[in-house]
This record gives sequence, C-alpha cells and structure tokens, in this order.
Amino acid sequence: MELFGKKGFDSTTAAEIAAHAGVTERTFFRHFTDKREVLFDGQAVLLEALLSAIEEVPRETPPLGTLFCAFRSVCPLLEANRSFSEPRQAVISATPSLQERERAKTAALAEALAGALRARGVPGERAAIAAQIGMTVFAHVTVAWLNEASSGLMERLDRAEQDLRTLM
Amino acid sequence: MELFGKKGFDSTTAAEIAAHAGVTERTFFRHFTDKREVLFDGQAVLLEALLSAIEEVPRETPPLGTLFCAFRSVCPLLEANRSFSEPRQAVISATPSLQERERAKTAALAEALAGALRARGVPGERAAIAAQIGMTVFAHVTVAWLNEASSGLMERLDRAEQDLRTLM
DNA sequence: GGCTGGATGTCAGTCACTGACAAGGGGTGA
DNA sequence: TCACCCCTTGTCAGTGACTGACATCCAGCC
Repeated sequence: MELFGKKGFDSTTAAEIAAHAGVTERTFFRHFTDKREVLFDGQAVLLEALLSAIEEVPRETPPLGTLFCAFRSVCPLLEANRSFSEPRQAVISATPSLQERERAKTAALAEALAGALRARGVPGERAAIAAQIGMTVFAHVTVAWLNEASSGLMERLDRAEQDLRTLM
Repeated sequence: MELFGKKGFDSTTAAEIAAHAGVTERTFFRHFTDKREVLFDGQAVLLEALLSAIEEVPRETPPLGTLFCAFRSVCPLLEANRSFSEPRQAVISATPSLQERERAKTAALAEALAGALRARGVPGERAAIAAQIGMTVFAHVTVAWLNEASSGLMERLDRAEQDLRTLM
C-alpha cells in the first residue's frame, strides 16, 4: 500500500514490492500467483463469514432475503476493517486491471453463495441468479460506503434492498 | 479462432496470431490494445442495438421491464451470430483470464445501459443497480443458450424474467 | 550430529507490451 | 505530373510479469 500510494499500482514493479518486503521477486511470486493478487487476500475470511451467516437464517426465507440477512451480519466485520479497505479501494478504483480482478473475485464469491443457496433447496438456475444479484448490490453498496462515510453500511444496505423491491 | 481451437488461448503467442494474419506483432498491438481484446470486438454493435432498442420502449415502463424489452429485441441479432459466438464462448470458458475480461465488458455494457436509464428519468443509484441486474441475467441466459441450444434465446429470457419476479 | 522437508535465493528464459524511428503507398493540391 | 503529406506498417530495442530448474539454507526430528 505504501508503494502503491506513492507511485500507483502499474508503475510499481513486482521487484520493488518484493524488495520492500525484504524478499526476492521469485519469492513474491511463490506467495502470490499474480502481482494483482497481492491486493485480494482477505476474501477467504469474508466468504467464511457469509457462509456461516447463511446457516443461521431461517430456512423458509426467500433467496434474496437470505442473502441480505447474511450481508447485514458481516457489516460489523467490514466496518472494523474500514481503515485498511479505504486506501485499498482507492488504488483499485484508479487501476482498470485491478477492477477486472475485483469483479472476478466478486463473481467467485457469488458462485460460492449460489452453492450455499442450492444447499438449502433453491433450484440451481435461480440460485445462481439470486446470488449474482445479491453480490452485485452488496458490492455496489460497499464501494459507495467506502467512498463517503456519510451513512453507515447497514443503513445503505437497507435502502438498497428497498430499491430492489421497487425495481420491477 | 483457428489457433485458439488448436493450442488454446494461453499457449498461442501474440506473434503467432499476427503471423497467421500476415502482419507483424507490433501491428497486431496497434489494432488491439491487448492480446485478449482480439476476442471482444462485436461489443459495440450489440451496445448500439440495445441503446436504440431502449429508445423504442414506452416511457412509463419500469426500469427492468425496459431492459428486458431491449434484450428481447436483440435476440435475432444474437441468434444470427450463433455460429461464430459458440466456439468463441468455448475458448472463453476454458480460459480464466478471458472470463475476467468478459466480465469487464459486461460491466461496461451495464454502465452504458444505466446511462440510458438515467436519461429516461430513472434515479441514478437505482439505474445502476437495475442495469447490473439486467445484464447479469442477460449474460447468464446467453451463456446457457450457447452451451445447449435445446431452447431458444427469447424463450429462456422470458423464463429468467419470471424467475426474477419470484426471487424476493 | 547427520538428515530431511519446506521455504528461499539465483539464473536464465519466454512472452506481453511499448516507444522511437524508418519506410512504403495512396490521395491531394500546385 | 510531381512533390507533399498523412496514415499504416515494419523494425528494433527495451521493460516487466511470470516460470522452470537448480542450489542453498534452516528448523526440527531421529
């Protein structure tokens, strides 16, 4: 983050990152498959949190309701990480290739959520679409929240859910 | 497509593609900013078609209804291109980095659609979410249709729209 | 004290991509 | 008809992301 803040992501070489961390470039690439990957690590934690949150939701809740329930329950986690996430998001927003990667990560997360929905009896195709819609909204809300803290994450989530209901 | 079908995308070098087209590698990179970009060209046509289709939709239609209307009207276009799109999609499905790029293109298209919705008076945030949801479903449906032609594109679109209504 | 597995360093190589400069070729105005 | 110009292409050299093969080091275990 230090280097990225100073020179930007693209003009920071992998060798520089490695040197800054006191290792070789080769070692860097043994820990991260990609130069970009260095910015996408905490994902696993978030995924676990979401999956176990889904477990807690009553079975009869409809798919999107279930997802929003899970999203709400990880809000404190995200709020706690804000001081790290904010500059990180700034770097991503300034770098197209990172936005691409972020979308890929979001998509992977959506697939995992779809799997969880299916495990609760939601039919396959519908689970996939619900999960993607849920993640779309969640990602959207999160980014908006990181850009300006004028309102809390949970509050924004509620508003987005209402918006969603009025769209059709 | 010839080369990609034979050796796969990743192990086809840009130099090979260029040679196969009878130009220099340098020239290749003057036409395509990226090696991947060579597979994402028709996008502009689709975008134009969608935007002008949106114009035709009656003003009072709700956002997602408007989008589905537009999607339906480009179905013939896509059906006509199927023989090209099918192998193309096969290559993309086999190559993670291409899936990343495809998601980026889809996102760009969604943003353009959001712009069109805003131009019709849909409030900003809601337009963005509606557009992303619409594109998500549309992309999903298209890929499913390319994978197995058991049912037509428009038919699938109708089914997806119904699914969407039952999700909440 | 020797041995082994896993993490690290070293080195050479491939390939995507870029900038600078030169060279052709077709259209335009004198 | 010819000089000129602009646009496209070729050439070349260079940077930087990644990879494979091999050497090395070190903690922990016998």
